[in-house]
Amino acid sequence: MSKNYYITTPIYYPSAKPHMGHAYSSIVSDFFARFKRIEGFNVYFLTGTDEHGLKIQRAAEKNKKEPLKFCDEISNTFKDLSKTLNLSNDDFIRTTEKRHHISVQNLWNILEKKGEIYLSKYSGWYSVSDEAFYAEDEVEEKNGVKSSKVSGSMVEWVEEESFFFKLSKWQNKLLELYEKNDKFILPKSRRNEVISFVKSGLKDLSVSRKSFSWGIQVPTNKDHVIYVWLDALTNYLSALNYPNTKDNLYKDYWPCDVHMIGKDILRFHAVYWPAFLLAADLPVPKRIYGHGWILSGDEKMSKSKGNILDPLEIINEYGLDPLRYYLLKEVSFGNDGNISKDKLISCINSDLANNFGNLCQRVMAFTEKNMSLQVPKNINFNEEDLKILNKFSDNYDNLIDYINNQNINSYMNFIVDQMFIANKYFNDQEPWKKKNNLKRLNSIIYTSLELIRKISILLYPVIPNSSLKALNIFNITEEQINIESIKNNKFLESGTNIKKIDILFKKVLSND
RNA sequence: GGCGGGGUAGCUCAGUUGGUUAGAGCGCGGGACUCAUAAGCCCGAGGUCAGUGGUUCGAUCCCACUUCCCGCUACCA
Repeated sequence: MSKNYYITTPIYYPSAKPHMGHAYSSIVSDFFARFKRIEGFNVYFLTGTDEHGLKIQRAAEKNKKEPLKFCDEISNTFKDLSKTLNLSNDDFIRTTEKRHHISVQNLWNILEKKGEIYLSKYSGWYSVSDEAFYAEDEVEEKNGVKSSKVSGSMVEWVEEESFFFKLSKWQNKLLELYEKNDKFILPKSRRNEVISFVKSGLKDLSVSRKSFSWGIQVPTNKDHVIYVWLDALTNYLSALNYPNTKDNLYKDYWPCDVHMIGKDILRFHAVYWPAFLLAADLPVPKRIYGHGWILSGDEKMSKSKGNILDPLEIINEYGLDPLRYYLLKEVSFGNDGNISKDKLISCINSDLANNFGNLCQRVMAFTEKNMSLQVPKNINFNEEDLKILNKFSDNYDNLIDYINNQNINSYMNFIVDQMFIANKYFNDQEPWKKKNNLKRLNSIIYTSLELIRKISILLYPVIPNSSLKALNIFNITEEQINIESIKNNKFLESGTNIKKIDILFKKVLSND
């Protein structure tokens, strides 16, 4: 089995500033990347920006800037976001980069040579104001004027020369792919949607545009710009130095283990993308995961409702790790989730401050006062100690399994359970009453320290900064973190000095 | 309209391949303790598991119907 793992976020479209949805996709992906790293995998974690298209071109004109310069600036806000979110991405790709253009044009050439792309005409009812084509049944006629049923805006019959990809040809092969690998698309409900969509019949896909110029040229016809998705999806290959299939990055990491995406772009990833790849005779990714949206209260965030929660503002006010923790733990992964300041505060206070933070604090304060900040010697675990410590080794395989199935919630539940158990253990053992029974006292403290270590390691993918702070007690550095070490009940070396710890999470006093 | 997912404690969600008292966290009420961020621990209140009917010795879980919510139903991404 290969010990390589490739995970990607969507590449973000920088026509507006980053929002919670971007942050969510990124944080979730980072969580998996970090876990697989401490599991010992060589991980390649990719994110980036999609800078193609009319919207960008227009926005640049409006700002009186060269498109590329405009993109530079706006792409940087996403690079900044990656840093703000503490993403551990190995690369950040931009579709305006030369390596990407080479990659896309190469893929195009292959598809064209194989006869998968042909020149024809695209025609339909087009609304200039909506910038969209409508099907016959989406259009109605009033007083001799055709207009869109949806928007009511006027439509006109437009015919435009366009290249087409033979998507219809791949319908059965795609269904076969979904059938053969029932986890190719997750969660399952999304998989059903895709299958029913494909079963309903695929038409060939228009994969070039003539109406604007900001994009990658069709290599064989300079009047055409390559369709955004054929362009954007290929980023996953460009970053691995495709078309150089002999490159180590490509050899090690393709096919991709998981494309982490939002449910809104599932079709492009689960239908078009594998079809392009099959047609080009390239391996398809192993999994597409379409996660839900983050809502504000029960509503979609929108300017008109004034319920937008800006990730940067949240991070400024409450810190990054609390946000990461909240999104990973409180959202039922795969479904839509919601966030509000009240819920975030409640989560910070109960889970992070009162439960885990206070656990660290009480154990460390006790160790400082009674063991002069040393890992106790002469350990003799009793049944109670072992029962609790062994939970980690007993559940090790389950934890790995959770991650491999993107079951974030079970992973988080396990951690939270251990926090409760550790606090209860410390309570029940009453070390403050055992000062005349040093042998027992030593074992209690040692066990408690081990619990903190194990929990902190599990928390590393979730809240890396806070986890590292906690592990710093034991002088464990980021490079030394290893998930397998949670199986070890005697990892800590007796007699070694441990460090004091600052308050990990401050409680938030709610005043509204 | 068609296809799919869902309606489980005040809130957010688990769960049940059908089987004795249906779970967790938060919130709420009470209690004992004091190492700790007045945290933690214990006890408790609170659910006709959307409704109706059916299959079954037995259904929250299977089937049918009803009702409500959500998603998909291609070229804006």
